[in-house]
Amino acid sequence: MFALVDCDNCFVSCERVFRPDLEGKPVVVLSNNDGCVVARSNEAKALGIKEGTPYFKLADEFPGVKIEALSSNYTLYGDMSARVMATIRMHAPKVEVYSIDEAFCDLTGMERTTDLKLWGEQLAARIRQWVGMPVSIGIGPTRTLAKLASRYAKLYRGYNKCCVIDSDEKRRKALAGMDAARVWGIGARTDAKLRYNGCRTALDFADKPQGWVRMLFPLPVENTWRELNGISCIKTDEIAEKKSICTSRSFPEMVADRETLRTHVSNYASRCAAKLRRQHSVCNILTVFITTNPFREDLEWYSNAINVTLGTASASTVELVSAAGQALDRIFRDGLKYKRAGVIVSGIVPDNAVQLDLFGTDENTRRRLNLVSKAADDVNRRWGTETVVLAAQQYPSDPVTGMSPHFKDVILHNMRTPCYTTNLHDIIGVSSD
DNA sequence: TCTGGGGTCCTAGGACCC
DNA sequence: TCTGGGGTCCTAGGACCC
Repeated sequence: MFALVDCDNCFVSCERVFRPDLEGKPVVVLSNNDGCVVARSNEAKALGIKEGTPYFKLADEFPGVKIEALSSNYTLYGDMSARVMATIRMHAPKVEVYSIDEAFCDLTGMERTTDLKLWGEQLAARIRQWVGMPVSIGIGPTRTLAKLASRYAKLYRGYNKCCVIDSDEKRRKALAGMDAARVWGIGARTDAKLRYNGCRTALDFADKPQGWVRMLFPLPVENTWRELNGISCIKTDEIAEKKSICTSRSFPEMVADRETLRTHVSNYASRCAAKLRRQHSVCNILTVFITTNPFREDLEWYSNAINVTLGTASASTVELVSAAGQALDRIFRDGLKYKRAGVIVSGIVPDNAVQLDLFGTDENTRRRLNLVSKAADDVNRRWGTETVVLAAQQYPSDPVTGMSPHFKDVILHNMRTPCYTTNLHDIIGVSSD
């Protein structure tokens, strides 16, 4: 048996722990630059606010409705997530963190000795009490069925935060009451094809013969079919090293100037290098992409990307920033207004298995570059991210303040709450009056 | 005016080999 | 007139997830 522990409206719930005044109100959390709705409270969902709605459209679509909007605070969400996961680990033998707000538990062997329904209810209550996070738990013989069960736990209070599918009768009942589109692994395309073939509910799909599924759909869909029929075959790998790493941003204002764009791209490359080092990896390939605003039909649209192959695999900030700058020059076009840029690193291998190149960076230089990266990582760990950066990452100084802003300062987040749990200056004050 | 960011896996088709 | 048979590797794009 597997359990899925899923935080309820995760980002909104994180905020509400420190802002109890937001309980019972429609609350949304926005993406970077306060662009789109990425999380909604139940009240916001009930109003009909869709995920992905541009924030600026909310006022038009819901005139006169008071909607609490917050900028995203990923430092807070990451820390709250870590607390939830730590609590789960204390109560389950094998935990696979699947995303910032979900974890699977492999309960193999527990079903004989434990009342799983009670176990789930107690775990949910404990996470709520210790962390303040409401969670819903689904339990079933496959991960897909556990996920489906967690939806029922969210949907109906009667389950007391935990729904268990542990018999064929319960399985069929759960599948019959769920649209196929809601099933993990069934997206819009597959759902359209299923409907065309007469399958509306998850049960319609699960009851089709396996040969039919195999003939019409790719392998992942067939695996989902197996899982719905109680045959576990989808794994989630925990703590696997990433095979590609991307850092990208949209800009609050469009960027026409090559040097500003270069500074942005330098920062993204630097972030990718730091992420690589954190997982003890190096990359062979670096990709830079830039795009203009796809929503502006009055302006010329341009989007391009280019790969650079590194002579020797690297996670050096100096080397990656340099490669990114050269790549940018090959795709940059003058006279356009850019809206978004990013850096992707791939061809990732462990940093202790680097294939050297006869004509690449020599051993001595590599050693020195690694020392520079390590020194910067040490300083930044102690004094805060990006305390030390390359000159290429600095934006021109502000003529009034003389300050040189970098990376973290160029994204809009006008409604951001404090970092209550990770910054001593932001710690919450309590008055005894 | 204003529209996010980060991943994975599979598959078909091209280019190449004998 | 008539155009084989069997492989591998790589990549772009699709589909999906959060």
